[in-house]
Amino acid sequence: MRTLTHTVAGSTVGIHFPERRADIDGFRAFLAGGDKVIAFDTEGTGLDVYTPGHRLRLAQFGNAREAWVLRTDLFAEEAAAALRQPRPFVMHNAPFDLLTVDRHLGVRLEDLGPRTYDTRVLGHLLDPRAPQEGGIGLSLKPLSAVYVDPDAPDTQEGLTAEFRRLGLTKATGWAGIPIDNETYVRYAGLDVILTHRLFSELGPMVREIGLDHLSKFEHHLQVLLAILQRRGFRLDVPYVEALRSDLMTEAEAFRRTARRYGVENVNSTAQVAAALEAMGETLTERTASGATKVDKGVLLPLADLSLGWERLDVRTPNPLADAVLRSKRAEKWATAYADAFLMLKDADDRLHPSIGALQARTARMSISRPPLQQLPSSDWRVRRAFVADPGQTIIAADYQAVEMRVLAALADVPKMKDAIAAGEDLHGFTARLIEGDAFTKYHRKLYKGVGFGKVYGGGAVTLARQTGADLEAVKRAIAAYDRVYPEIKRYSRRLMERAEFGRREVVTPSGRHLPLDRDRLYAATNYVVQSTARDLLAQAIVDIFAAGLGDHLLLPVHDELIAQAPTGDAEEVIREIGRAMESTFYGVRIESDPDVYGASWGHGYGCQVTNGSCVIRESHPQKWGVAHAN
DNA sequence: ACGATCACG
DNA sequence: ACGTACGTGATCGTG
Repeated sequence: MRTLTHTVAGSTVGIHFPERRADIDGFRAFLAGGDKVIAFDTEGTGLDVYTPGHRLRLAQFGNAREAWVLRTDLFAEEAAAALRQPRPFVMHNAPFDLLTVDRHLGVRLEDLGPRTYDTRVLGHLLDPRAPQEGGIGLSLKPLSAVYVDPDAPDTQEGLTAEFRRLGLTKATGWAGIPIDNETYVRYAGLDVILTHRLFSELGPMVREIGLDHLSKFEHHLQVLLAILQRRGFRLDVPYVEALRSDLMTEAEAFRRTARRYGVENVNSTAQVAAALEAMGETLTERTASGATKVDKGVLLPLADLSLGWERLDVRTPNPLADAVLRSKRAEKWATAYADAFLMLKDADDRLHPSIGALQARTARMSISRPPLQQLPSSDWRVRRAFVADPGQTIIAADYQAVEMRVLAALADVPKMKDAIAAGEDLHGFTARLIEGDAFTKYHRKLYKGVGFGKVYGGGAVTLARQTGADLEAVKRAIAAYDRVYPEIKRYSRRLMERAEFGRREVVTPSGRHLPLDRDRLYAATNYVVQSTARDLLAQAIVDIFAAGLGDHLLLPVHDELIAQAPTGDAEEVIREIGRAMESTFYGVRIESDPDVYGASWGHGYGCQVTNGSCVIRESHPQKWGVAHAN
């Protein structure tokens, strides 16, 4: 057996690396040593646990003073047996390791998950900010540097350097580094020692600020979301391959057009700006750093297209602007979506995106590899790639105007609460309240925009720019809005004052503390509203599992849940899921809309059924009717 | 590494 | 006194 030593916070720690059977006695003695909680971590060949060829290489156990780094090619059963002991473990970013051992060691998520603590969750509850936002961040290294040892090694960075020294890269290093490389073993061991020490610090801090209850909730929730990640979502591979090929062809055709106007690379904003100006267009908008702006907002009007890509018929379309827009969109969809889907699929053609249960500063969830919360919604072609399991149908339920309802509840806005209770369309109600019975669609859109402005903390100028409405009209609308709903402004001011004179944070109804930036106190309202809406969906997920409906769930998307059910039961199941999502929050009904989509996710976005499936080469309309036209 | 861009709620 | 659009993930070009 090899043993390495290291210094952590002034004391010497040992890292044991068993090489033969007999060395395992020491590991067993360690397990029997009376530690209440043992830290655990894994090292594998990459981040994507479900892609073919992924392997687990190391399984590490440790306490504050020693680590045991087990090679899983030799000691997989020993590691699995240790994890199956009915005792608590602590991990940093537990869902990743839980899914890894579920897949590779046969230690079930349902068994280990409920007795696992996660130092990342504790770190988020104490301060959710990323380093760029003035926080510590949620990685093991910075948290350890603050709470354990300022000189704690950056094991990730150290390993990257070792990869380079060996002629490996970040992409090849995790699989290619020799399993007994000293730096690799040392850092693998240090990670569990740091995690254990971090837990000893953060656990009591979370308890002291009264967040044990929230911590328990988040630990439970993230295991449920890990179950969704393990389940994955079935991919229609032949469809994606055809889609990819079509998009690539489309992108190439428009790139050729752009080249005729002197643009070699449509992704170069400098080239596009220069070529457009050479064609006689005047470009006035600038980016934050002073470059000429040529984003979608600038190019669409030049191509005589609305924000929804419909012909405006107000000018002669600029063919270069049109070609740049179309080639970039086709290329983005081909690479960011179709390619990524094919890269990340498992051997059974399923995708297992990483679901961050507690991610954003507001605790919003995120989905990555691939980013399934960000698929195009104005066109069904990308979502069509995801299909229900055989015999099942895709279903979904989304909250109706959840952020406005949360705002009405928290700010206690009587007129809004009455309108919600009466089942009124909220934006139409506001339009009638201000403009009288003669209000028009334009008014509804205007006041809907003002409502969003309230939720986001935006002002008249931004709102006018976003909606394209006249600035003076927007100013008048905001003033009228404040007259009929004075409680919203009062609520926002109160939050800002409290943040200015007390702690610079807002506290949500769930007890979550959200730090505010010194010069952006106005974001307080948005943080509480966004975070509370997230907590409502999180509670719904917990309730759906408790009601025995968890097997149906596929994905959370901010204010909706995507699921599947046997085709004959689809309507009934989504009604039940929808009911489980509903609640009364501060006297305000939080309601959901259940919907049966069809064979694919795209069927909820206007995919036309032809012989039982959507056909990508068919032309499709720009608008999908009322269901998603808001 | 960072800015610009674009996809979503 | 006034006004401030919120939160993500991913790719690409540039230096």
